[in-house]
Amino acid sequence: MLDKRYDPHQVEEGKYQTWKDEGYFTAGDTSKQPFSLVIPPPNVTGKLHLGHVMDTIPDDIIVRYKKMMGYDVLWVPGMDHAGIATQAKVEEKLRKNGISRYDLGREKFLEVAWDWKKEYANTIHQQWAKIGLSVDYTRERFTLDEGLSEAVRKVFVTLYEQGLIYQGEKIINWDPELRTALSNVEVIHSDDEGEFFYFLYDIVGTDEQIVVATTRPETMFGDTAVFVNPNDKRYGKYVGKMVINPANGEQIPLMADSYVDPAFGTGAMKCTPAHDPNDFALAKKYGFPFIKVLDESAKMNSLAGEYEGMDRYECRKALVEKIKQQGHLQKIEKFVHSVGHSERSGAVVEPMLSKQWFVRMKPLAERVLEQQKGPDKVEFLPARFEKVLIRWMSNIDDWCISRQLWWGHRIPAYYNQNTGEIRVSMEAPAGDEWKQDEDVLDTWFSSALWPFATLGWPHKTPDYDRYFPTSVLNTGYDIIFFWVARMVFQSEHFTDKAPFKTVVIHGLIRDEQGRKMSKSLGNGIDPIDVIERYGVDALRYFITTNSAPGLDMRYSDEKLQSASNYLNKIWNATRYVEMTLGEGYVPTAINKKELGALEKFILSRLEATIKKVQSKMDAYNFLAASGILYNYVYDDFCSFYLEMSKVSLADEKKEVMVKAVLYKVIREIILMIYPYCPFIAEELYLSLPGHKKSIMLETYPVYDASLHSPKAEKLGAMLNAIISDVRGYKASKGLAPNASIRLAFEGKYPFAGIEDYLKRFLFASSVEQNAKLRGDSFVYEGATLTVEEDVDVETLRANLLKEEEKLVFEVSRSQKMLANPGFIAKAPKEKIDAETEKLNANQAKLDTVRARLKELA
RNA sequence: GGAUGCUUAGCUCAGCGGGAGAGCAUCGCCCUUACAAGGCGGGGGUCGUAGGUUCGAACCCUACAGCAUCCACCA
Repeated sequence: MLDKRYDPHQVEEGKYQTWKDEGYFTAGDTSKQPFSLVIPPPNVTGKLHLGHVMDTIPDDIIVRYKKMMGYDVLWVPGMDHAGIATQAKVEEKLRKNGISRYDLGREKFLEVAWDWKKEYANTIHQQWAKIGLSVDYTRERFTLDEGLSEAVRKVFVTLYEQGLIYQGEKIINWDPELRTALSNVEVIHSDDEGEFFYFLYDIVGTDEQIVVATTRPETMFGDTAVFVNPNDKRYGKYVGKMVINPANGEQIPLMADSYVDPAFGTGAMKCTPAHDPNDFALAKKYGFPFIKVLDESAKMNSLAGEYEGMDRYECRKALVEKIKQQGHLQKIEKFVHSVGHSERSGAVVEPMLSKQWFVRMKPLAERVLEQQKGPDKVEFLPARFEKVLIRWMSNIDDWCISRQLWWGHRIPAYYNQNTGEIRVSMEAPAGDEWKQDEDVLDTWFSSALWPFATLGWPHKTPDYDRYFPTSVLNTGYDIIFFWVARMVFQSEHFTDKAPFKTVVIHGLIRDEQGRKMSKSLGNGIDPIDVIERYGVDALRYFITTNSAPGLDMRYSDEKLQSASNYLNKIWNATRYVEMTLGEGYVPTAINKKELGALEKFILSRLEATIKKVQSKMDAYNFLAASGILYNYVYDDFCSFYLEMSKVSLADEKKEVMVKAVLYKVIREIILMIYPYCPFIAEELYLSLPGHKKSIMLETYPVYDASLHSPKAEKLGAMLNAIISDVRGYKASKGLAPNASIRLAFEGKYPFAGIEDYLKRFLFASSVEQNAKLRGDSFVYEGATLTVEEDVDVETLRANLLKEEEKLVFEVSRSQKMLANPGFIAKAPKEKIDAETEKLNANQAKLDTVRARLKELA
């Protein structure tokens, strides 16, 4: 017998381990259709947060649902080495002990990093268990394991040979704190307040000056020219002359190019080819040299003269002061402009000329754009997110993939120390003279291969054949560029297939005030704390049923409480059913011929619910699916049928039939809630008679059209309406809910036995047919119910008039619609029929009400 | 500069072409043997504004406003 109260911790205890030990998570039943997905691999940087819960719980729901639907489901788990992120964490840990990575050296540092990985992988495993992920551990992968590494090398070498990977010197984003290059998507732009410095440049051979504005005075040591717009009348006469760079006194040319916007600043712009992408392009056009003035820590180099060794900002300050004293500073303005920050370190990113490895994106992106036009495209849910991918792919720059880090896949390029020759190959060339490139690859380079590399690619393994392409991927909109886009192009290039059929995009979880959860705000929520308070199932339910697909949601204690209450409701409904069934109950099949009106009702509603829930589940719309089930559980089952069954059970003849119905309904409710809340579902399932070893071996309820009857639903709905009306009547009269009343039906009863239900639920002392009672009447289709109460005639008349007014409104509304030629001509037939039926029913009710009013007069 | 989303009950959010919904909060009545973390009943919304399309608009279109997010540029 179940406890009176649902205790999530007691329920969760031990279940996961049992499922795992029984092998329920392991895929491979080849008698079934395959269905596969890969986990968005969490970074081994720390504990899981709510974002990971959002990434994985929808997947888990899909996996558990699809298994019940008869698929052989493979969910591949794994983790990401997360190059920069993990290295930053490890370095931070070392720094606390006063050690830098350079003190340790590459090899020792990697040992520390691997220890770190082991520790956090362990934590993550525990958390996966805690939240109940049904991942196939026999196929777990890590982005740095041998298989993935081989795939990475294969991809690198192949793209190199195809001319799609190249080494080049370009302006890249440099993180001076972590001392590595970054890709464009790893740079976060924010509008920062800065200063705009207006400097006076002497024009050689004249006694005139030109004002040049800049936000980056410290880069002036690398300037090669000043540019103006060729149509700018102010400066036309000076073009071709030399001007004096006030930072170092050197002469640089004043030139004209249409790139310059005359309306911006002073219309004169300094050109720093090695520290600005636009200037770089100009310099290439005019053949200027590229002069670097910053080192890898963003400190000034020797070209800065007296400022050598200074931090870029110190130098800026000192240099501006010097120029000011020399009389070449016109003014300083406050200036808000977008500044790039490193996603990981937060440092202001330095655009810098650097030799790096790049992926040539155009051809790869074009392939994706082409495929998205055809039948083999990746389907996005919600569909609008496809546009995000398309736009990004359409305007893509080459991808800088080399990182000056140690934790990651080392680039398979080898340099001959004697000849300078470069070789890119799967294995190191023979001979001591070959030295491997020191850099590693962007962590997303390996993540991009995740869906196929985890299944064995580049080898043709049975798993790869059976489970690739995967069926669905679930992830947040914030990593469409980082991950989704890159998986798509790598997959299409290397396997000729999209990596997944469908991408389900979810929003982000925010705090209760709607702010992004972040470390700096300290508003992050630890899922483990939530589980402590409400249980895993409540967390799972909350996270998947509280926002529309693709939209952000707020964390809410209130909603978790509500989820927990819902589970308690199901728990207690099950408890009631089990108490009713009694010890040793043996489930019996439903005998359709013996069903009573209410049983037909609740079963019909059940079938309707199964059908709707399934269609929403198939569309991965968990909010909608859960809402439909929720309404069924509360309104149809708990509030209505369950209560009614207490009356039915008083009749011995009905006992077998009612028990069979209660059993079927509660069992199927449990099966439907199971993908969301597997722990409580397993507990309840196992407490039911006639269960298998685990709910994980069950199949999903199957829609049975023979039990789906709109007519049966109508009768139940009428009884429901009667109860609600009479209860409302009592409340409006100030009567206690249990005040005794008498009821009379005009005409025949809507269904046999309705008296017993009415007596019980409305505290009716008698229910009679065609008895003359004085009191309010309620009119239903085919039946009129009169409630006798001690009310005066005036109140009675007032109530009837109110009812009449309501019905007149309803009737005239229907009449107007039906009299509207446009409606008749253009509305679908079902709408017209429904409206006609409504009109007739209301008209009949109205007639009855008027007849009663006449009697009273 | 470009794009996207949001604006619905006091709060948090669903609904997105045929009569305004949920949770929480609020008010009233109930400890009725599944559940008081409960039950029953009630109050509360001209669905951001203005136009348009349609027989019919919270829902489609167009403008506008506010909020949020993304991309690009920023000397």
